[in-house]
Amino acid sequence: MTLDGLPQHRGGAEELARLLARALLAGRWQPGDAFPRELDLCAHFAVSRNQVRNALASLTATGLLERTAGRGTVVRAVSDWHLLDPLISDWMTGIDSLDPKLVREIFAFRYSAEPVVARLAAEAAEAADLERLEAAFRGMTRTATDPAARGLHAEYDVAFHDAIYLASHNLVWRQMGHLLRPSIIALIQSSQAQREHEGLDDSLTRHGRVLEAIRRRAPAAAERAAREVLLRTAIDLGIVEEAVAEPQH
Amino acid sequence: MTLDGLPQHRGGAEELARLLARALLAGRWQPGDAFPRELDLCAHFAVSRNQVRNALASLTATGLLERTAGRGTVVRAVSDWHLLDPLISDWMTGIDSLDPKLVREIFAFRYSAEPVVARLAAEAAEAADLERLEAAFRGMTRTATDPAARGLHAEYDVAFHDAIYLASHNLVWRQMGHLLRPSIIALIQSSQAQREHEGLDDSLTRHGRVLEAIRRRAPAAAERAAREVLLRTAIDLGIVEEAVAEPQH
DNA sequence: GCCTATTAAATGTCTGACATTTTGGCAAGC
DNA sequence: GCTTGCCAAAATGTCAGACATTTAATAGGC
Repeated sequence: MTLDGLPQHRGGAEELARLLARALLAGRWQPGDAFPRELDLCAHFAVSRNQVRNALASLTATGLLERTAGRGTVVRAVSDWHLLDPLISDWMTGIDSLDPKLVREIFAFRYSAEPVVARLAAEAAEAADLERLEAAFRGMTRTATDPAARGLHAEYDVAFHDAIYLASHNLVWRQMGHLLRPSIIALIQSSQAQREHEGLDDSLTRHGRVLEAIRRRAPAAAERAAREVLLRTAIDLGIVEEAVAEPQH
Repeated sequence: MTLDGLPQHRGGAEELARLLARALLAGRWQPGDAFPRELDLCAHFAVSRNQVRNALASLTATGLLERTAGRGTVVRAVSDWHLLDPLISDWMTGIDSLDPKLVREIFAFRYSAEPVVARLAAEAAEAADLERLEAAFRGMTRTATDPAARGLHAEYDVAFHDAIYLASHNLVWRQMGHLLRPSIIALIQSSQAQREHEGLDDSLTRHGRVLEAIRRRAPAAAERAAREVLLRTAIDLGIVEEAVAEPQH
């Protein structure tokens, strides 16, 4: 696999890393494939070997590549990627051709985790957390009807869910807010046309119920409401069956 | 804060990174403190500037340090550490003076997450997963009574819980097995003397119930059993109150 | 007193040479 | 024919030194 067709870049090892990472995430190389050698990358992008090595170091640290002296650089399997690394999340956002299997895996995780986080949030939320949640919800409401503000609406959506993780007041859960952005963006892009009419209103009221439950400090209700928010998408992705009627957990 | 008292090292940027990271994780510097300059590190450890820069790059990538040209290197707040990065978990294992607050946070996460993971495992486990679980459980049983094999017992304990995450068959959950090792080791070290007599037998039967529930493909039972395994420690750490009698979730 | 150059100090970058590891081929020897 | 050993090629890893860039403090001019 060659380097043809990759976009230009304007300097900086970070941008080079981002560029290569997005090509990897988009599936341009298969696991086990050999990755181009350092000197070829230097030549192709007209950068110093330092830049290339720094960029490759990032890709190695996130589990995308494996390098061994003498042999070369090979692409690692998806199961080895550090999906929880903020760098990976950053690189993933906005990739149009993200592997649907990957989106499904990440959403399956969210569907299992976020209800629990909402429960914790209802137990631990303080004034500042409620303020964040309400601000994000107001933003979602304001941008719900305007089809031109879809990108902004997605940002508020991300902010809302991130606020839930923040409100859990747990160091580990808080870091998973990073995982949300690519997931939410991808889902919105893929399901934007499906139910343009009924979807948004419905989604908004469900989000509102989560906020309400957290404000009331009602853990069980928050857990249920959070599951309701994700349920529709979970059904669409085949993560749960349609018939599930809240099986008393 | 100087570098006095840090152990020697035998070469390799990885080991230097590990050394510095463990000093950071042990609280040798406070958040906001200035970290030694590159050239000082070179002089102190008698290594090239390349080695130092590579080591510092790792610490920066994991959120332990923040570097800016011209100003220098400063230590970041604990809330900025990438606790989910495998490197961090690796560095954390075996630190004697790990911040108790950090242990508590990580265990609180486990207490909220692991029951859900056990549920998923009961739904998705296959033959290989059961084999892993049973092998780890056999190892725990075999090393339970021998006080000399405490280290080995801890390894089997880690393997058992990791097997649960693996059995969930979710890419994201699977990566959190890394988080277990330091958590389990630290807990065993701190609670080894507390209930030497009654603890091990009890813990063993509870682990057995998780295994049994997953084998029976009983999600609700698996979730309950996993919570039971962690409950005793959760009470000790003050994460839940003693009175909790399985409040129907 | 405030603004502006200058300087010092730190991290960032480039370059070329060299070291190390891995792989494969080739040839001698049993 | 098969193994063994050695050498060469190719890749990543390391080093050393000079230079660039950014930041903050400082001295000077008005």
